[in-house]
Amino acid sequence: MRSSAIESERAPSRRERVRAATIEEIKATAMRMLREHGSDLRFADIAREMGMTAPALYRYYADRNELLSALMVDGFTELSAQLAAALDAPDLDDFAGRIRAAAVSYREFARADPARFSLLFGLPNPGFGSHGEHTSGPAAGAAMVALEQCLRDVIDRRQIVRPLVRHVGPRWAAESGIVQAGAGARIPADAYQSLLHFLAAVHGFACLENFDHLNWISPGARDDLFDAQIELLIVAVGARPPQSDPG
Amino acid sequence: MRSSAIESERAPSRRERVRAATIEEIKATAMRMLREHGSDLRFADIAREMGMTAPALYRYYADRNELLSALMVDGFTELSAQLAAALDAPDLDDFAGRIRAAAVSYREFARADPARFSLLFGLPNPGFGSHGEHTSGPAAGAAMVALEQCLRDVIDRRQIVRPLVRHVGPRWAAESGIVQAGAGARIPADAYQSLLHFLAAVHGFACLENFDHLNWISPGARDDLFDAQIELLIVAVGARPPQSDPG
DNA sequence: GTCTTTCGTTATGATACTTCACGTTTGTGT
DNA sequence: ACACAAACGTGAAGTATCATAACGAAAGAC
Repeated sequence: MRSSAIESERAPSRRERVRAATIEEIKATAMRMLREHGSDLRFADIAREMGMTAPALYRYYADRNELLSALMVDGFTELSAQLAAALDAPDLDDFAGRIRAAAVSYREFARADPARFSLLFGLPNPGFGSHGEHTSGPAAGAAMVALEQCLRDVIDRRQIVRPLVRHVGPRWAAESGIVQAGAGARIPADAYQSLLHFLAAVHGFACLENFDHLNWISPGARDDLFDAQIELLIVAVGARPPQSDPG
Repeated sequence: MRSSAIESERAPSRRERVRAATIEEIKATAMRMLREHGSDLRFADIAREMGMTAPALYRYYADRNELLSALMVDGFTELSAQLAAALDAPDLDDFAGRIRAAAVSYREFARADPARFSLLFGLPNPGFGSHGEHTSGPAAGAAMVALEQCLRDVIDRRQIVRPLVRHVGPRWAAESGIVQAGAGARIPADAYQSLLHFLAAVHGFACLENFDHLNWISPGARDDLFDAQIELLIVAVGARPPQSDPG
């Protein structure tokens, strides 16, 4: 029973190891090609780069889209890990600092690898309908889990987390509990809502910047703009009272 | 001289008219195909739909990307027009109302035609570098012009427009005037900045929703969430003081 | 030491973009 | 009205890529 029925934790045989390594190499090569040649990923290119021929790749991925899916899963995983790391600040009481770190981390994730960000949040690819479980689950799910974790920490520490605007609609109020049930979190509907505002705002900025819709603003000014937006979001989320900004 | 050197405003000859009509039909058909068959736009499909063959389209567009560019230009134009219309509210003194209308309009633009929104703000297409004048200029430019118009109206009317957070970085402060010079607007740097926060937040929500990253939230709850975000942005932009939301 | 599975290659088919050469239609000038 | 020129559309052809199929080679299992 220890080794047959459940295959989750068997000793990785040699074949499995080399296959896994090949898969990793394929993904790494594919990501590199994406970075270099834009979103038109050619199977032949990947294969040639690896010293193989194109049909060989079909032993590992049934489809071009399947490879892209795998890359997306990896990307979302890394994004959520990076977010979680940013939120897991040395000083857990510094809610504002953690929020700031998360925002910066999200933006940096996009800037460090625009191709990957485009892969995750742009139009996936021809023949890759924007609907389906590929895009959504890992994305919002992982990010939300990390953010929820942060907020729950704050609540546990009895820090005041009172969102600036507590306009909670009835349908959201009803859904908030349901949505959270999966993650095991229990957060006031208004606070949870403000986290999504945070996510939307940061994501929006990252998208605009990544997809080159802010190129009319110099990089330095963009940085300032983003900093200011973070400050606004810190206030909006309730990590700092509005008066703290003198006027 | 009347008909040779400058061709901008000649009487549209018959040929030109029928050609323009054909171009319009091509674009309309292409958009329909985009809506129906996702982002994999086939030239042959468009042609067959129009009772032609594929090579004929090359008389009108040198390239598949050129057609997509044209569709993008149209889309951005329509988006900016829609935004401007929303901001041009019956009651010009109702700044909060105009902001709300703009936000709703932006989201509705996305929801009314997800394919078009994806075309504009997703990765355009393979071989369509995310840099270049295609994406940026019309997009941010047009949206910003409309929003600036709104803010300038408000300022002219001596309405208080004091953004909630006035954390203005030096580089943004320096650039704000430069950027605005083109549009002929003259708006305080912090107010202008808050407009971009508004744009980023609304755009972020629209993107998340359009690209299916919020499908774990029911449509009704999403509406509530968006409403709440609008209220937050109204406060952030300074169209309403924070206290107005009781707590 | 054979036997099976996995892996990679060459060859092949299918599809779509794009160009080319040619005939046809349409508008123009005389 | 008639010849001419430009624009337009079609079928054939070239190229590139995805994807499959059939075959041979290598590696591990018993």
